[in-house]
Parts: sequence; structure tokens; C-alpha cells
Amino acid sequence: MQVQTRAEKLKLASAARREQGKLELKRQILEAAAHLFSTNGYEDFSLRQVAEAIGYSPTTIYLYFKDKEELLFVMAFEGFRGFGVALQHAYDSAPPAERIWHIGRAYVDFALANPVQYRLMFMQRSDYLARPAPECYTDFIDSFGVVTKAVAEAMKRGEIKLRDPQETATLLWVNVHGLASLVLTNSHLTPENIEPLFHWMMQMLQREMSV
Amino acid sequence: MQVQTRAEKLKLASAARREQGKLELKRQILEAAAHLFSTNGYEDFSLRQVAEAIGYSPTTIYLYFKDKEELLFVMAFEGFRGFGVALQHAYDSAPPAERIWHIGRAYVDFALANPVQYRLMFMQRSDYLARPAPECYTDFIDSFGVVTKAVAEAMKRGEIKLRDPQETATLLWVNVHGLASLVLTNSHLTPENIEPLFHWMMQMLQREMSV
Amino acid sequence: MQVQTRAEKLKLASAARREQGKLELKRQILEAAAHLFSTNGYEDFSLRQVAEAIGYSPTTIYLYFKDKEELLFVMAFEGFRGFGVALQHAYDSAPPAERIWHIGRAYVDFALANPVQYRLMFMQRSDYLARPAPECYTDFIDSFGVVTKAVAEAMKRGEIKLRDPQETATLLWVNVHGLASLVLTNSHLTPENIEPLFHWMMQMLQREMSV
Amino acid sequence: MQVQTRAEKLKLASAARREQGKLELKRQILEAAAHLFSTNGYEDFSLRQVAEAIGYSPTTIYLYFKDKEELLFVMAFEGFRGFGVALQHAYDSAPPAERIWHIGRAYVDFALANPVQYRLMFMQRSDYLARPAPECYTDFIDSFGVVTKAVAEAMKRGEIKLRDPQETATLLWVNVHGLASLVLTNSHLTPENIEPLFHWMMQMLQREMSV
DNA sequence: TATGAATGAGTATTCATTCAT
DNA sequence: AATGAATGAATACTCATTCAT
Repeated sequence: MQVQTRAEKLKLASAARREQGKLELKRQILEAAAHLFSTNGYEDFSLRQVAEAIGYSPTTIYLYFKDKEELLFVMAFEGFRGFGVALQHAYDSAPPAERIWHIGRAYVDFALANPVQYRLMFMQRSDYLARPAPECYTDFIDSFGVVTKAVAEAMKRGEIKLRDPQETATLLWVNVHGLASLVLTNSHLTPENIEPLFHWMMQMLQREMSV
Repeated sequence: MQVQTRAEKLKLASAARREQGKLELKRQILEAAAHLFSTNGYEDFSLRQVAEAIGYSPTTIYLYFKDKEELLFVMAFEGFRGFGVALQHAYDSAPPAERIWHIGRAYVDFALANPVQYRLMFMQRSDYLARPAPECYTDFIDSFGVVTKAVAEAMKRGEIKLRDPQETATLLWVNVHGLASLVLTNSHLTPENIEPLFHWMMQMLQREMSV
Repeated sequence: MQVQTRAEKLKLASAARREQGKLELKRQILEAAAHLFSTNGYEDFSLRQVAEAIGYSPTTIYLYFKDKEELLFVMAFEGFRGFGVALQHAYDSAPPAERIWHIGRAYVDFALANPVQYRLMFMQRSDYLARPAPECYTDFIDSFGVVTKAVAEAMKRGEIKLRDPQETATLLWVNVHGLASLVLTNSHLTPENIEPLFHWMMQMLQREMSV
Repeated sequence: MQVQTRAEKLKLASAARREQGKLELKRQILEAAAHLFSTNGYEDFSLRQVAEAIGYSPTTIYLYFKDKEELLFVMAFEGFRGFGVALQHAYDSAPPAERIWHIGRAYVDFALANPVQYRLMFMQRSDYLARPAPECYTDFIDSFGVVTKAVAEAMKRGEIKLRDPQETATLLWVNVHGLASLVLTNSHLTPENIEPLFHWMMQMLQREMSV
């Protein structure tokens, strides 16, 4: 029992598999991939292990994704899409005057809650940012766009100082990304202990923008 | 000791030359590695390719580095050491009142001039930060320490507002790291076009600290 | 179940054939391995060479065996299983009074006919002896047990002197193993020229036991 | 300190080395080799490790031995020579009538006390047995010859039954080798618990010969 | 006498991918 | 829709050995 060829393992897994609900296989793959990715990291991420995890043969994955790259990209993109949604939601649900603050909050929260995707898109494979969305995803939300829009509108409303909205948005971005990415790589900063810093940072930004 | 036969002199010289040669190859390896690293990225970085790049057999690398890990670490660490030196230099050469600004400047400059090492130490292998320096490097400078010290001293001198120096330093860090790392991953931001943003950011920080 | 469409029959046959093919290749590998093992010896035995011998890529072997260790173990174990069968057969087919003699005969014959496996299990990797059988082999026969049983029964029947059966069996073992292993390593002793010695030895043992 | 190239390790070792007495280097090598061999086994025995153990560079070993094979052979041969000496000593020091028994005793004792060499010469590299002694060793004692001589003389003296001395010697050999090699590979038999068996075996042989 | 530098061959193993079924 | 068989390429690493010094 201990010694098993991969093929043998597959056979066993294959039996138990179908039961876990009829979640579409593509979704199953993506989830297994994300999980594997977050445990093994970028380097040791392999299609074979994804296949093993869901109890399908490696070949099967090629029915749903062109190749490893595509799987990675879609995975990252899904995360990124969620990111856009989160920012948009912050935009929508906050009173106009507090939008920027809420967006900052949402930004950092998302990054800390979805470290895998955040790292992949913003720290490891930034080329993904420049790539067009996969065809199937038509509902893409440009997350930086959300921030820029919130900034521009606040300027129009006279709430914050008139400047190049893009530049202002970038300053915001620099801060939230700086904080989030430091937490993701530096063990001294944790989601818990950065709260005071987060607040101070956001207040500083608001003061700065309003001046 | 001053009296030496020619043979003795020769021997020493020969030894020195060889040692020199050894160092040079080590350096060559490190440079090739850095180059490869910056083109191929962390994940596709392989010793064989490094060897190929310098025209030596893969085996040779093992004469200079225990294994892949060590090569990577030394590469990162060398960068990091330069980083400490750069910050320290900024600290030393600036008038006290301008230290923080100069350190910020040096930070970003270094990151943009040494992207490979910066990525490795601050974005990809943050575990290196916690690792003790290789024996040969005794002159290690704790870069975050430099920032903190500059901050603490400025507080003492009454130039900036009294707060937890560590927290203040972290806010600085968040900003410079945020900016630097965005430039490193986002093709829209380049070393050239971030200058205005950099200045604005630093001014904001100074205003914030002085309040 | 008896009623089958042609398609179904075909499918089953196809599956069977494939399974057959799979088994055949596994066997091929094992045979090539044994051959290589006997020519190159334990130390220079490599998977690559096995692969080359059967005209497959090295990778293929991993489809049939988890790793080198498993291949070696299965190879040894297969031999060992045959060994148990041979001893058991000797036990079964000989008249009780002659069992011990026949078992000795079978022992030596087997070792000389299967030198590779014999060496592996009894001379090189004795740790295999202690390892549980691979799952697929449920019909394992404890060969030493066969000898011990034959001895104990002969004692009960009063044919041989009453002693610790295990000790008596070990004395037998020492002799047959001594002879077999000497033949396997010493070029002066060959399967042919040891016959007189074998007979003398067995007679000695029988005399000794009967006293 | 933890991370060291082999070359660096060597340098350090090189300093401390010469002190351990002026044992000839060749001897040092052989001893280190035997030690390494007994801990690492045949497969993982490497010249580099031998060199490392004595604090010399691998190249140095080639000044004393043509290649790895020769080192191994000499090592084995030294053991074998000691073996001859031990048997000869047993022959010399025992009263004629007890010679055979003492030789058997010495045989088993030697094998258990020098498992490394015994395995190498009698179980792993039996080809060494057929190879002529290295030139430097002119005092070679043919161990099997000692046994045969003792047997032949005992026959002459009428102490044991007249037979082909070589055949009789071989029967002895089969028994002592069988016992020794089983102990070396089978964890159930240990130097301690085989004593009764050893005595029984030797008595059996003596009875057999005297008949 | 001893060594540093260098290498070519070899090892086990893992992976992405293809193709026929 | 899914898979089994197979492979070529790659990887880190170790080793015996040579050569110039």
C-alpha cells in the first residue's frame, strides 16, 4: 500500500472523486490549483499535482486549459477579477466622501485575504497585468480605474485638491501596495499588528489630498 | 619577513594571483547569475544556465558555491549589503535635517539600480532577511536600522514629531518600498517618470512627520 | 452479465489486453533489470541502463515502479517468492522421511539458478527480508519457516533427534547457504563440481540430526 | 560557517592535520578508507570523502594509488592478509590435534571482527580473490591453504579420516563461511547468540571427519 | 610531495506535453 | 469527456580523473 506508482494512485482517487458535487471540472481544477499554489508556491506548482489533487489524469487538464501558462493566468486573473469586484463594491457601498478610505481598506483586505493571487499578479508575474483578459471574462473591472475614478470624482466634487487624478491615484496605490506587500513578505508585519499603521497611513493620505 | 628570495616572492604573488583569479570567477558567476535571474526570473533560474553563460561546466560552480541555494543567497546578500551601505552613506553625507529625505532617495535609487537583488530580498525570498550573514561578510549594516536611527535622532533633535520611531520608520518604508516595487513590476511606472511622484511622496511624508 | 454487446466485449478485451501489455512491460523491465544486475553488480545498477536495455526512455520506468528502490525490491522479492515456492514444493512432493534432503537440494538449486535474486536478498540487501511484501503479492511463503516446519515434524515423528527445531534448521541453513554462496562468489566452485560435496554435506547433516 | 565549499573545508582540515602523528600517509588513507567503507558501505564510498576525512586533497590519493579500484583492492587485500595471518596463527599456536577447531574459531572471529573486509573479499568482490597480490605484499598467506594443510597433516597423522584434503577443507569452509556470512547479513543471528551453534557445528564437523 | 582548477560522464527524478484510443 | 502510454528536456548534484603548477 505504501508504495504506489502515480498511475495507481490516480486509479484509486478516480473512484472516490465524482461524488464531491457536480462542481464543474474547470472550477475544480482552478480551486485545486489555487490551493496547491498557495501551499507549494510558484516554483513547485505542477500540473501533475493539480491533477492528482482532483483525482483526474494530467491529460484531462489539457481539455480545459491550453497549457500550464493558461491555467496560471486564468487563476491569477480570477483573483484579479475578484479584486476589481472588491474595489468596485467599496466604491459603490461607501458614501462618496468616504470612498477613498473604503477603497484603501478593501485593497489591503483583499491582498491579505488572497495572498496567492495578489502575489502572482502584483509581485511575481506582473506581465499578467498587461495581458488582455481571457475571452470568457467579459466583465472585467479595471481595479486601478476604480481608484482613479473615485479620485477624479472627489476632485470634481471639490472634496480633494485638484491634481492629476492618475498621479493622485498612484500615490494611493503606492501606499496600499507598499503596506500590503510588506505584510506578505515580512514576518514582522502581520495582518493584525498593522491596523494602527494602516489608519495613520490613510489619514495622512487624506490630509495630503485635501490640502 | 622583508627579506625574501625571489622564489618566495614569486610564490606569494602566484598565490595572490590565484586567489585573485578565484575571486574573479566567483564574481563572474555572481554576475552571470544576476543577469540570468533578471531575464529568466526566479523560477527558471538554473545552475546549468549560469555555467553556460560563463563558459564553464556546471560542475565548476560547485567549486565556488556549496549549492544553488548558497549562490542565490550570496547574490541576494551582496545586493543587500550594498543596500545597507547606500543607506548608511546617505545618512552620513546628508546634513542631519535632510537625512530622511536623502535616505528615501537612496532607497529608491538603489532598488531601481539593483532590481535583481531587491526583488530577491524583499519580494521573493524574504526568508533571506532573517538569515545570518555568510561568514565572509562581517560588515553587515542593518538597513532598516539606519532608517530607524535617522528617525529617532530627528525626533530627539525636535525636528519631527515625537512618535514610536519604529512605526514612523515603517511608514517611510511602506512608501519607498511601495514605490520601488511598483516600478519594478509595473511597466507604466518607470525610473524616469516617477520623479514627480517621488518628490510629492517625500514631501507628504515630511509634512506628516513634522506635524 | 453474460449478455454483452460486441462493443462491450471489445472494451473488456481491450482493457485486458492493455493490462496484459502493462504487465508484460513490467516483466520486461524486471528481466532487463535482473540481467543488468547480474552483469554490472549492485553498485553500478542504474535505471537509465535498464531503460536503454528495453528500448524505452528512462521516464517510462517510473510508470511502472515508484523509484529505483521499488524496482530493486520487487526484483528481489519475486525471486524470494519463487524461493519459498521451491522449498514448499520440495516439502510437498517428498516422502516425509526425505523432506529435509529434498529441501536442501531445492535450496541450493534455486540459489544457483537465480543468482541475482539470491545475492540481492541474502547477501546484499538483507534488509529486504524484514520488509513486508508488496501488496500485490499475498501468497508469500516464509522459506525459513518451511525448513523449520519440516525439521519440527521430523522430530515429532521421531526420525531425527529432539532439539530446538529452530537451531537445527539454522544448522541446515548455514550449510546450504554456505555452499550456495561460495559457489556464487568463488570461481573454483561451480554448480557442476560441487555435487559430491553437496551429497557429503547432506549426509553429514542427516547423520548429525539422527544421532 | 555552516555553508562551506568542499575546497574551504579542505583548507581548514589541512591546517589541523599533520599533527596526528607521522603515520605514513598511505596507511592513513587506507584506514580512513576502511572506516568510511564500513560506515557508508560499498556504494557510497568515494575518494573525495576519503580525502576529506584525512584532510588532503582528492588529488593526493592518486599519488599513492593508481585509482579507486586499486585503493579498494589494497584495502580488501590488507584485510585478507590479516585473515591469512589469523588463520596461520591459529595453526601455529594450537596443539596439532586441535588445529582444525582453532582455525574454525579464528575464521569466524575474524569475519565478525572485520566485517568490512570480509564482505568485500568474500561476498561483494570475489574477483579480488583471483587477483594476484599487489607487488608490495610478498608475505601473502593463502588462507585456504592453511586450512588445507592442517587437514592434510591431520590425515597424515591418522587423526582424521583419509579423504581428498581439499574436499574436506571445503566442507569446513562451507560451514564457517556459511555461519559467518549469515551473521553478517541476518539480524537474527548475532556474534553473541551463535556461540552454541558454532560449537555444535564444529563438533559435527569433527565427528564427521573422524569417522 | 601536494594541490587547485576544471570537467565529462553519470545519477535519480520530475515535468509539460503529445498521441492514440 | 477522459485517460494510458510514452517521451524529451530539464534539474541539482556527485564522482573519478586529469593537468598544470
